[in-house]
Amino acid sequence: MNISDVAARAGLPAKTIRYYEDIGLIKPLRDTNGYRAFRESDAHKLTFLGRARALGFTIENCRALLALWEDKSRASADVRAIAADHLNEIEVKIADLTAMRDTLTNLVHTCAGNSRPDCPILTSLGGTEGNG
Amino acid sequence: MNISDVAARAGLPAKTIRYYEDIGLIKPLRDTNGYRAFRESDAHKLTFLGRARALGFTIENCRALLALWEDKSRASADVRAIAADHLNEIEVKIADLTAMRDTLTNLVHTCAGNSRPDCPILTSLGGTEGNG
DNA sequence: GCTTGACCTTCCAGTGCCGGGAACCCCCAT
DNA sequence: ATGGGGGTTCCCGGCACTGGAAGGTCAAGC
Repeated sequence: MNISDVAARAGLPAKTIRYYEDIGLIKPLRDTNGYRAFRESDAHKLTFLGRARALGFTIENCRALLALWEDKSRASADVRAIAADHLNEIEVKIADLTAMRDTLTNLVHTCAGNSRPDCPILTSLGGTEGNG
Repeated sequence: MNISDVAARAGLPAKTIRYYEDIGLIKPLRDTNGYRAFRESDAHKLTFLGRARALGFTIENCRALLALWEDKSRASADVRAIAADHLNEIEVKIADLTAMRDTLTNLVHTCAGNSRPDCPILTSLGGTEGNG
């Protein structure tokens, strides 16, 4: 399999796959012409990586998960720990974004959005006093 | 005012303030010794920037908002448009993260998290078949 | 006057995760 | 021979900083 075939199968850009090889996530063989020669196992790994990335795991977490995936004697607790940590981080991000959203929603609703300069958004950003 | 004073007032690291000067968000004066000499107006701008960044606005949006803030003849509609766009992006991010969270929550709950290798998290990432 | 230490300066490199594009090679069809 | 569509490497850019090195400046203490 050439890179574009495996890219289509894994749903990843070829650039990303080259990058993943660069950082050692996959190690495809090489044809005599220098082209990468992907095995089925490489395609499976890339699919795995694509799904893990889509769930927001960092590359380093993906590396760890991939290693556990390949380790038949893994403990599922190790996998779950990584996922649970990541879940926590996501929840923190959601909380941060939700706070931003609430503030912004208020501001956007209180701003007339017309041709006059009075704007509670700028007033809020500008500090307790007016602006300077 | 030296950089550490204004940093304390705006709640931003000195590094960040130098960076903001680099990219033209602020233009502090210079003392004869080469130190940056911040005016009150610089401190106000930095406070503004800190708050806008805390709401997740990109630097370029901050630049635009700052320009509007300084423009006494602005239309509040322009401010609101920027804020509303940003709000949309935040809502998209929240939706993405929420989907990730829901998937992860399910996976984490269905994984026993013990010393045995069976793991629905890996099964889910690994594709329809087992792994290879 | 000299040292100490906190503060300031500039510049360079790195972060995470690729995307864009140059410059070049390889292979197949015409 | 030529054209087009693969592939390859390499380097830069982008977001918004952050860390660190190497060195100038200032106020205080001895």
